[in-house]
Amino acid sequence: MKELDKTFDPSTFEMRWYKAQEEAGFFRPEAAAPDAEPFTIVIPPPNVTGRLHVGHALGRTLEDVLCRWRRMQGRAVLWVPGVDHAGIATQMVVERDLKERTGKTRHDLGREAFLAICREWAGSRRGDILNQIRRLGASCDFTREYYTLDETRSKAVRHVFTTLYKQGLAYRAERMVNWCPSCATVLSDLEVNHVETSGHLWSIAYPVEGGGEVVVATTRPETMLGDTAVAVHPDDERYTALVGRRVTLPLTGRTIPVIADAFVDPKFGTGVVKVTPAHDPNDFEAGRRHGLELVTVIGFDGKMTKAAGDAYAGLDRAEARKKVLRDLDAQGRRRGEKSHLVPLARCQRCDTVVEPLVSIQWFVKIGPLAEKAVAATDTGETSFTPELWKKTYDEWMKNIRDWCVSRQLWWGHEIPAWYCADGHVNVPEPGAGDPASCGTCGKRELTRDPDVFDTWFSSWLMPLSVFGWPDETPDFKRFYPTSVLVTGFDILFFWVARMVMAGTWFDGRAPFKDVVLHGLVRDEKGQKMSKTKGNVVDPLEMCDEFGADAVRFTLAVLSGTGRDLPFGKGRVAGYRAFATKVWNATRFALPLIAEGECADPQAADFRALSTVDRWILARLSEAAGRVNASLEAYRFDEAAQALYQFFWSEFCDGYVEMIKPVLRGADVPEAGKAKTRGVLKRVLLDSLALLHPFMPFVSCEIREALNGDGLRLALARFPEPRPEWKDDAAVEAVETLRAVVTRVRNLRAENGLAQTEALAIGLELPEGPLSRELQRQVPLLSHLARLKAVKISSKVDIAGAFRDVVAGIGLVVELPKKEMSSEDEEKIRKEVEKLRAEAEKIRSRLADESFLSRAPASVVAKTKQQLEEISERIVRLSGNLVGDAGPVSGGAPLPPAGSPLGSLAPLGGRRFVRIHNVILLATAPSTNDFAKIIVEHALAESEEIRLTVIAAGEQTAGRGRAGRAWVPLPGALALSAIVPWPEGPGRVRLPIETGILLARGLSAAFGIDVRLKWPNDLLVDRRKLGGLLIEARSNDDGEGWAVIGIGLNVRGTRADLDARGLPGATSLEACGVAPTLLDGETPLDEMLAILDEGVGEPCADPLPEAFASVSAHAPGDLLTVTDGDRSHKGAFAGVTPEGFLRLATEGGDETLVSGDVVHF
RNA sequence: GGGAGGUUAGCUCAGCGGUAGAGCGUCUGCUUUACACGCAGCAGGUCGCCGGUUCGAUCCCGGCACCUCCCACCA
Repeated sequence: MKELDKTFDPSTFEMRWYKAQEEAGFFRPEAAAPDAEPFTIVIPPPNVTGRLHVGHALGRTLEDVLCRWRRMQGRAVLWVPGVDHAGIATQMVVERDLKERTGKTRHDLGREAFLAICREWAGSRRGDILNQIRRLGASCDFTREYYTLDETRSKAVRHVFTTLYKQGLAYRAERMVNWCPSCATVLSDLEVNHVETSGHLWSIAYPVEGGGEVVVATTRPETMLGDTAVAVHPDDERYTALVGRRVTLPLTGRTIPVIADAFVDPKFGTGVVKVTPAHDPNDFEAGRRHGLELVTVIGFDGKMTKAAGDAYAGLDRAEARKKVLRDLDAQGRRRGEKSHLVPLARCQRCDTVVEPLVSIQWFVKIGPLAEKAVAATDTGETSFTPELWKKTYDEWMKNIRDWCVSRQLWWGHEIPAWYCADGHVNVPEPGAGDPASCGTCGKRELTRDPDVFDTWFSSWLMPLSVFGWPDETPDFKRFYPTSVLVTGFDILFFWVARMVMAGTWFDGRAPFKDVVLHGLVRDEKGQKMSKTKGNVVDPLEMCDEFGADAVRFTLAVLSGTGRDLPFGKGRVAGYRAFATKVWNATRFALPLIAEGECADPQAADFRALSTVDRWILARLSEAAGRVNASLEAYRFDEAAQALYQFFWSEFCDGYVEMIKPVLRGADVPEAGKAKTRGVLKRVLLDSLALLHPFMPFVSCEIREALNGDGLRLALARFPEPRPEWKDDAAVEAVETLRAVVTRVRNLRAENGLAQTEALAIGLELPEGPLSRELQRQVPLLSHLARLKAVKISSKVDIAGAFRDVVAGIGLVVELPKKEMSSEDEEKIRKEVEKLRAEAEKIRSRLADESFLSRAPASVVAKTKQQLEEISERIVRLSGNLVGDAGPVSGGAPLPPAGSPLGSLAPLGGRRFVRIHNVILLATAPSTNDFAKIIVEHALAESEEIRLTVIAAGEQTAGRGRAGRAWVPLPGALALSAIVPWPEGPGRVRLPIETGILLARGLSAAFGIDVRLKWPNDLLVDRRKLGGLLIEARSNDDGEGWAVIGIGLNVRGTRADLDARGLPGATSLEACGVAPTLLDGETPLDEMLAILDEGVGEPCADPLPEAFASVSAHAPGDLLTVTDGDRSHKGAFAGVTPEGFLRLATEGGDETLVSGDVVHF
């Protein structure tokens, strides 16, 4: 086992590994098993003159990730690299260089000499760009390198052209084309950019023969010299009389006809348009329709021709425009001008304004090819990622126009067409040689077409020609069609669409299965990179500074969902940190692994491993699953992020920290250490394998140090998820443990305690596998969170401890005595408020009948659980605010003697409530509001105890803590007692006496048998008539008050209730009592009197019996009680005076609970 | 003129009908013997605006605003 350098320096090993892999032949498909399924990518050929830019770097990185990943899966990967001869681009560069060096033009040299220079130039550059691709780590098979201008590719180009000619799809025609005067060649529509530019719309008066004038509007006055007509719309009544007459063309004196044609928009300008068939595509068409003459006034050099007249000939287009305007002015022909936005056509390469000119060119009739190409994507033979590009592709294909394929250049594939002196066209049959004589007239003197093909006319054949097509080579048979094409959407039309056409047309099969379009690389701020802005980032410099691995990883992470990616130094530096992290993690592991035997978990019994070991293996397996699935979907960003997250957060921050005490512990048995060492090594090995497609160099370097097999990593098995490593229990335990550690650390930080200060904590959770597991992990937990004691039980009593809920379990932390600062208190208060609001939201959702009935049961259950968790947190957090006296989970003590409550009707230490006052309210939307209103009222009025009767629009008293009404019935009733509650807000309980008395009072008042389902409900015939509640509040002075209340359903027949989906409820009306409320004649006074009597009367019976007389529970009843967090099951064993239900649980223990009885 | 995409934390971006996420940055503690390219922790969001559908909308539908980009021969 080697050692790793303390400093991580990628430059020391990156190219070494690349060379080793290439020389080992790993990049050839032959490295895989002979029968392996092929995986093929053809590199989009970079320009031979170019230097690798970030766009290339992105594409090559993504391709390489796919190739390396598939290679590790055992596929026969063939990634074919190549270079494009780049017609215009190269020719221009060479010409510029020639001019600089010798002052000569290509015409001075002559064709052959110039081409020789081009060939030499391209030859000397070709290696550069390929080496730059190597620098990036691209695992291409360089033994199969192609060049778009080599013999094999030339053969394909010739074959395709001659075939198209034979099929009648290649034709030569005189058309209006895009001409770039600067490049001196025709351009295809795609090579022209339309840029909205502010220009002018000039009005010019043309005199009409026989008197009068007609005013035309134009944006290009200089072309008027070539006008051969003036046109109006046939239905334009203003000009009907003009049609057929002639006008005089100013500056030339020629007369031209006025024609009527529907292409004229009567609403634009004056409704009259000058027609210049030689210089405007629209006019060209109109000219054809009307048999107009072509007068070419602008030449191929962008200067005015003789036909423009002696005064203008030789002038540049722009100069001519100025002069024409001046001259028109002089003749008094100008009729005004206004500013106007014109979409100016500019040459994509040199930005020169493109001139529409008529010339003879070669075209390909592309419609039939497009149809087949669309069909291939419609059937899914080829699919796009992201899918939305299909739309753009379809749209373009639908409106496609014939492709002008000839270029007036020297550098490129020569067009295989020959002409005789009579102009007969000779294109050989596919496969035939050059013609010796004219096929039409037999003349022996033939001239070859001087033009060459558009560069894309060779590029579009790439997936075919790289394998030697049209020959049926073994490579072609094995590797065509290719698997995937990765490229930027900027060449979707130029290249991708055309390749699909070529493939489907000439072979019948689309050239690739998937097309992955990535976004444009921009600078860190999201701006387009440009030389003028000076924000161009050179990927090679980045590789030198941070390592190719970091560059690749950055690009992969940023590649996102096809949007632009903001790339820059800062980000690369950030991901280099990840490479460093991997490096350092291994530096940590190496000596520990070397210490002894490593038991590889692949062979070992998984169940025999420690929980922490099983956890990290389960996580590793999941990470492998995510990486594979993401790559399968071409989501490079997801895959890279999954790796980053797993390795850094889980492995380094989690696992490594957790095994330190194991591997370094003096008292840990060697067998245990060997297992953990094995797991540590396994996770590292697999992580490096997962990482290899993204970071092929550092992964090899580390693997070499760790396992001595750095080179073989490129062909190692790519990790897959392992079902046998799935372990939800271990995951839950470790996640819980980590959450507890975090919370403890956070409490330390919040309370200003040193991180080294040891604390005692308790974990509250029911007895079960999780609690037993946590018990086992106490040493680890203590180590990580620096604890001196950990108690685990269903209830932990640590006086004055801080309480919270973490990961669903109760956390009790003993914090050193110190006054809680008002800040801390405020923070908790804020948190509690937030939770309360949240809880309130959830409660109202749960109270919503339509939610309960329409939402899926799982969502309802989840919502309930959420509420319980939040409620528990509220209780625990707010408990921290009241210090030692806080009624956190111990229930509320009875009001102390001496309080106003305590002074009433004492009997045997029990306290009773006296009715004092009556308030009528209209409605209260929730218990909270209800309590608030009452408390505020009470505080304002006096400090006397009150029993408040509220006739609400809705029944408002439900569960003690739950708040909202449980039955939204109109005409419900609530009765409440307000008592001082010195302990302040918190969890308080309804003393059992109150419940008993209220139940008795009700029974007496209405003559019905009201029973208690303690502690929350009042029942009649086992149906819910109402509920009991208690809420504690405090005013600003800190005085506490509690509301003890009872809510009753008053109105509603049994049928009503059933119709509302409340078969478990009843009302006074349904019980035959039918009091009227809220309309003046209420029996409230009467009822209150009876209640008053009942409440005021001493309770003579011992409590249990008193309770039994009104209770709905019998001893031994099996109850399920929810206390806001968990359910408790047990046999009913009575009620304590404080109001707790005593439940006998399975284990024979007795639990005291307070909560809602949900089943009995 | 037609079409597409975007608008979510300070920045760059994921996400997506059921309690808002990451990385970076900011802030607060830490020379804890793998790592200061680090460790630990906190803070930070009416998910552009207005309607609609839905039990429930950041997410689906419609409209609006602003920003990109592509396509296009109206002088």
